[in-house]
Amino acid sequence: MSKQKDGIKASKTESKRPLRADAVRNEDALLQAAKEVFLTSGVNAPVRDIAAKAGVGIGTLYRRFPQRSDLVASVFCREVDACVAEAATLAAENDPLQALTLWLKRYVSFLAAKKGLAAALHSGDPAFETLPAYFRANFQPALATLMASAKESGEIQTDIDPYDLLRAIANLSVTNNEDDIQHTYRILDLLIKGLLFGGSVSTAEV
Amino acid sequence: MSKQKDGIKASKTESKRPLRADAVRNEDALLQAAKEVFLTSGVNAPVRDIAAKAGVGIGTLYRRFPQRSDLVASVFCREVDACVAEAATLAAENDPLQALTLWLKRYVSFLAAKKGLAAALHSGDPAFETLPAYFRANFQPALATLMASAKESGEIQTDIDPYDLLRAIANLSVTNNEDDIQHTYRILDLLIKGLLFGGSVSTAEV
DNA sequence: TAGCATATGGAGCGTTGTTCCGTTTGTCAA
DNA sequence: TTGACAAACGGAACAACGCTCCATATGCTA
Repeated sequence: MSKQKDGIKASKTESKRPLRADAVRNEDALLQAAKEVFLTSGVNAPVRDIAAKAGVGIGTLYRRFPQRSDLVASVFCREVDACVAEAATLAAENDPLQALTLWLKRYVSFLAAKKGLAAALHSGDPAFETLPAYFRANFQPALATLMASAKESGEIQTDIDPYDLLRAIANLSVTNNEDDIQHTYRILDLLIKGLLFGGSVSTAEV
Repeated sequence: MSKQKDGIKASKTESKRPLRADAVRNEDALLQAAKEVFLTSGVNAPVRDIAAKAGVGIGTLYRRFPQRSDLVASVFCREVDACVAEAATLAAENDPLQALTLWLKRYVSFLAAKKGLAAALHSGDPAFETLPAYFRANFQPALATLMASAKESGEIQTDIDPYDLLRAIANLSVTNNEDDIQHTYRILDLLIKGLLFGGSVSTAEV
């Protein structure tokens, strides 16, 4: 019940000393291992499993991530970053509408991999409180850019808020069945066709 | 990783022998204690705390609720029942529109008390899988009855599905701030006014 | 009242998140 | 290259958890 940790996440301006080489290597290995373990065993997988898979001791894990939830949050942010980064890649290699379409599917698969995590997000753990903001702050501009390009090139015509679209798709993706991702893809196609002519999207969920 | 339990929940037709008096007393004490502990310490409170508050041993708790989640599920169902039962009470003591209004507020306060539980519901634990169905099966008829009465008496005029209304209000209630229940009440008033003239409700959530 | 199935309670087991500290290792000045 | 020290490591150990087990106690029926 004692929780007076600083929690400051090393802002970029801060620079006491550079991390040692083995430290960055291990941090990377931990994040990679955690991502895989979470995927196979769920977010509640024991930290020991993650440390073992990363080939480091538990002490090392806790040095970098003082609490279990910090590790979960870091993995989440990392995957958000990866998904967002792909928007630029896709935009560079495809025409606007195709880039938008491909990225939305990428976004759906991102959501699909976050099944167990969604429950943890609402668990009240303070380590997760900033994640929704991080989610929005990164995804909204990414989608906004893709949509703007497609609109400029005249391929789509809509005034829908990118964030509304992100939320709508997120709601679509909360299907209990695991392989219903194909169903989500089909609905997504409908949404994209909808974008071609403008309009709005409304959703409901319990 | 071993989970081959029967899980059959003693259907009403089954009647080997009546429970012993102390058994029913303890079961009731456990459910009451669990409800209170969950409210103050969250759904993740240790079972030992609950057993202590109920004044029984842990063995007794586990005899009635073989798994922690069974206790959580039972508390949930019990509170659903209580809320549903109140619909009939309110209908008997008030005119239809007032009964409907009062019950919807009661429903909001029910939702407000389920904050931590919402996260557990999506945790994938099989003990929780039947709860959404239980939720709907009990709440929908209750609200449908109240709405039908108010419609017959000409006080409201709408063709909205009771379940849609339940879901919409549930979405409204997922506010992070704890005392935002007043805000929810205000929106609820709007919804009720909306019922007076018919229409539909659409919601969105991340 | 006797007898027995039913119910009880809590020590104890295995697993978890987390701490602690003796040991190892990367880095940098000399 | 080497010495020295802060940084990083690893894992035994601790506390708290969910859950099991069984000797004991107790409510019911005959």
